[in-house]
Amino acid sequence: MAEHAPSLSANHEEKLERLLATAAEIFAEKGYHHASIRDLSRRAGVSLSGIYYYFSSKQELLFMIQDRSLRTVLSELKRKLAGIDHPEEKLRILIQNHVGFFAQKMAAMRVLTHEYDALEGGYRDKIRDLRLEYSNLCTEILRELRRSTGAGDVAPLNVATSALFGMMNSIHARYQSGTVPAERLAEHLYRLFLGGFIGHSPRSASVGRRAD
Amino acid sequence: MAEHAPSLSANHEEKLERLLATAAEIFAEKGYHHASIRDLSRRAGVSLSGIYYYFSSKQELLFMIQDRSLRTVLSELKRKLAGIDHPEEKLRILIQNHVGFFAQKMAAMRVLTHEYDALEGGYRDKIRDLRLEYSNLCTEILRELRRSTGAGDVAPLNVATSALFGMMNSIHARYQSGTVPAERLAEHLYRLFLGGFIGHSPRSASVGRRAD
DNA sequence: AGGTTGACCGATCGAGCGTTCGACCCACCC
DNA sequence: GGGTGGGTCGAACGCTCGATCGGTCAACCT
Repeated sequence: MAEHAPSLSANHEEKLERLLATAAEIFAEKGYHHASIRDLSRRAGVSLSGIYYYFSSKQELLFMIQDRSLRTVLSELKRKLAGIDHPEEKLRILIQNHVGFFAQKMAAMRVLTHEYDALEGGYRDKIRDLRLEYSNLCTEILRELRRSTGAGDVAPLNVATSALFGMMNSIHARYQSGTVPAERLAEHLYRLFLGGFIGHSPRSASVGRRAD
Repeated sequence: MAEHAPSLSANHEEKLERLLATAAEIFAEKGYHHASIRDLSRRAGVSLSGIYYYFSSKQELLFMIQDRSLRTVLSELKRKLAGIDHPEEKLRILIQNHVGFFAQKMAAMRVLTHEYDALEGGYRDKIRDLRLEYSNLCTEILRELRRSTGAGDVAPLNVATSALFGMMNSIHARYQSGTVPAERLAEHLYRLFLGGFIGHSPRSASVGRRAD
């Protein structure tokens, strides 16, 4: 009232957000193609055509879920990385951030990792670019890490990056039934990956070399 | 002709196999729910109703693809593991076997890893059991490995198993465009995982409790 | 009061889906 | 020749889906 107009706009945005969250749940449960707008309509208590007031198509709905999740993960990560120098710490932050979002927004993250192929045309291109940016950021951290530790290349950087994301994303199955807190899980994955990436002479036992 | 009857039966089995392979391609490309029997009918050059002479339903088609792939991977793995004593060698064989199948039967393996959720009822149960057997076999190897190297637990065994499968399955994206031969890729993943799993104990304080 | 607009709905359309059914073809056996 | 059964097909059924369209109704503006 006092302000320009955002009171109505805020309601709109709020409901849109609620619809997105509900849609993410349904997509996560049944998969994009198997889920119907009618499912969303029922669970959200909105008429079928009412959905189309907020989204122009089912594709756009899927896109917005993935776009928002990915942007949030990325911007949060960049914020946390600001001012950090040690590559090891950067890697730890990346893993904590990623795993943390899985624990916090499981449905949306599951849609993000499972339904990329369901995107079409321009929507797919935009998400592809964001994923690439995320992936490149990770690869750069690994490059720094390898340089600073003077480790040989156990694996090419792109393979290592791909493996790391594979590890992190595999936890959705593990997490659902597990009561392991996210920070602990992230710490496990951090050690698991870091140890392998830095590498150590396979045959010689080399115990207790460095302390961080 | 000279033999009993298997000439007809062999033709049958042959065509069934061809249909399975073609269906795997389509499922891998478009996803199970998005792919239609009509797609398969067109690409295989068989009439729509002709498909139903070989398969009783779309679900059974999906099940047979996953069942055959998983059984082949598992039995090949067991065969290769026979007579091997060193846990490190066992792990290497497991990874080589898994990655090798991805390179060899990419479409079917992609369906196996991507379309588990698309299975329903009894079909899902059967595949779940096979996956569990595979996963348990892996966990046992990791348990031996940890015992024989005297390494502390960097991560609980179930987390490590899950991470390993996540790593291995993530390569389908990497492999499609890559020209890296499968054995090389497997070797990279082997080193990457082994180094982290054995760990080089930064401070050895053994964070986690024992995993059962 | 009259007009405009944002928010929402019921009814419906056209398309595509998995599956079924009855009919054909043809190689084989009596 | 007549029958039998494996293999194949065209046409159709019943259903669900994403999307559209005209209408309603309260809130606001003038």
